[in-house]
Amino acid sequence: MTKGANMTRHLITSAIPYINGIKHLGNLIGSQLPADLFARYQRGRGREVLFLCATDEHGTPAELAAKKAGKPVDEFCAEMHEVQARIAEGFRLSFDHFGRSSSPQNHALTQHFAGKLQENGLIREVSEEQVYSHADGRFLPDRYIEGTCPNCAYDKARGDQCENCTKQLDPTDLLEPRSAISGSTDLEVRETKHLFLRQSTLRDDLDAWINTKTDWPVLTTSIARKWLHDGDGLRDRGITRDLDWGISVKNGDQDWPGMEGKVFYVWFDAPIEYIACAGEWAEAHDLPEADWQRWWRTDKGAEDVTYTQFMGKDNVPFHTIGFPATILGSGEPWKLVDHLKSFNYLNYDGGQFSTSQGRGIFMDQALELLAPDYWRWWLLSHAPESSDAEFTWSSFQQDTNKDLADVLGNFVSRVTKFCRSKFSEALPEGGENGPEEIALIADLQERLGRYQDHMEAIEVRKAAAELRAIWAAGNEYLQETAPWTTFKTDPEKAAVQIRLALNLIPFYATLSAPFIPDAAANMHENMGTSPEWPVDVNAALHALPAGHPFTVPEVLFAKITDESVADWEVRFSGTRD
RNA sequence: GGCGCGGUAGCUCAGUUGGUUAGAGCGAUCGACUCAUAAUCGAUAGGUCGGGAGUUCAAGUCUCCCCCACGCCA
Repeated sequence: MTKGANMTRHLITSAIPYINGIKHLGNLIGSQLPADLFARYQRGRGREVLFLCATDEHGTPAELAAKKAGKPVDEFCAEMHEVQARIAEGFRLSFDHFGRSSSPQNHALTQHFAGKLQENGLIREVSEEQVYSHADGRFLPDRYIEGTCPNCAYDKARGDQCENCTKQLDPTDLLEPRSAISGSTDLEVRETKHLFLRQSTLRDDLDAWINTKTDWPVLTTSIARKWLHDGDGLRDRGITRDLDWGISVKNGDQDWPGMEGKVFYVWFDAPIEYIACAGEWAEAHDLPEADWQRWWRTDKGAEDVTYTQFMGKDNVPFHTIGFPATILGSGEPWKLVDHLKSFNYLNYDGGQFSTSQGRGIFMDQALELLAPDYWRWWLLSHAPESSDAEFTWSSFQQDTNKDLADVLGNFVSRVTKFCRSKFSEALPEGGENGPEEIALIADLQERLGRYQDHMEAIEVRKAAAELRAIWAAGNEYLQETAPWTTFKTDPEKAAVQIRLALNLIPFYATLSAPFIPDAAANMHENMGTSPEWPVDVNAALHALPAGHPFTVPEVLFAKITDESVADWEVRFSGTRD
């Protein structure tokens, strides 16, 4: 690993998944998986990377999920964090640290930011009326109050809207209101105070900042501009809630008079976890504070850091407006995002994946069916970059069988087995490159350049297509030169051909590792090689000399059978739990 | 209802600042090969680029109107 002083360091974060359950494949391809692809690629190029992710643990849904599970919320979150961490490992997500938004670091940092914002005059107090439930011992958000609609008499209308007649409601409009949590009718309206972040005064700063991002996708900037300019423009945002579970409202390390018993809103503290997570990473590795600050503070060494965020499109406003407002408002030199890669949604067989409805394939289930490389390859090569994409079982089967088993896996198989049967389990000797070899090398040099360009630009689908073409080039070369024929008349020429083909295996392994890390590791192991990013393709394809031993690998990718697919289609046609 | 993103070969999608015969992968058809996971390689496929009008020497690529799908919002 080189760490050249002139080289960019890459800070990479994936949107942090919420704690209340296991995520589905749509969530995976929307942030964590492409972030991992980019992190692995940059590491592969020898660049210094800090790749962070965490669980987002605060808020009402976590409390309710814990209650449903019959566990204290902190215990529930700790368990779910472990579950998500194990699944992330299962998909080979190579986080340098998988943190928790409930960490002490995030508590301290969130309170620090709130204090700075207050100091800079960007916080105001607002009095609101909210419904308090005696039985639940808590304030109820609008969605957690049910009652009879005064408009249509529907008896399950929610505090914000009646689903039956669509009329907008205030909780106080409901007849016979009750708690959606306990059903209790022992409710009262109380006045409560909350802190608002005065984002409106930061609008011009945010607008100017967004305008510098000319290389961002339209999807991203249009969402940000909408929030900045639509209607009355950017609105101030409540950053506190009347809950127990969360980060206590404090002004730095001082108490905040009037805010006792309140916590910060989950959307305020969650993005700050991106920073806090670096602190958790440092602590986990016994590193001093300076080691994580050099990633995040431009006054402490982060000038050469490129920061890239990955997220689904629903998260764009919070990353282009909410979080930057916190950072800009603090007046401190924290790193702002440089590249923001957002994804559309992946649909499942004509509908949406849905966590709440249990529709689609969830990450734990996917790993029970197949090794992670299958999912990684299909999801990444179909990443919903320009518009929503669709998962169907037949496409999944067809594409993975063709690309992984037939094009790549079979290439490795045919080359190693041919060499073993005609020569030995070592690279054969003799001969020199002819025009076909020179042409292949030149072609691959060009393709390598294109592949790198797409990876640098995080054009995931295009990178996958180029990688596939690089695999196919090996098959084209074999078909054209036909070593099985040349062997009969000119064994030395066949030796040249098969030596080159065998050298392609580690070359492919290194380039493919960001997409299919397990298969890449297998390929290297069988060839007795280790990953080294190719610069000069000619040199890379002569790295293994004649006489270098190898092992014929087991089938790299077994095909997905029609029977399996038929079985899975049925099994996943309904909903989970 | 308002706003946003889309509507390109059977399927999944590419198509920079408008410019020669609109591209790729898969599927399909035909052919080649036999080293290999019945794998591979090559060739072929005539899609009015959602519909209409306009700007222009020239529009899938700009403007306006309409239709359809999806999403967000009040």
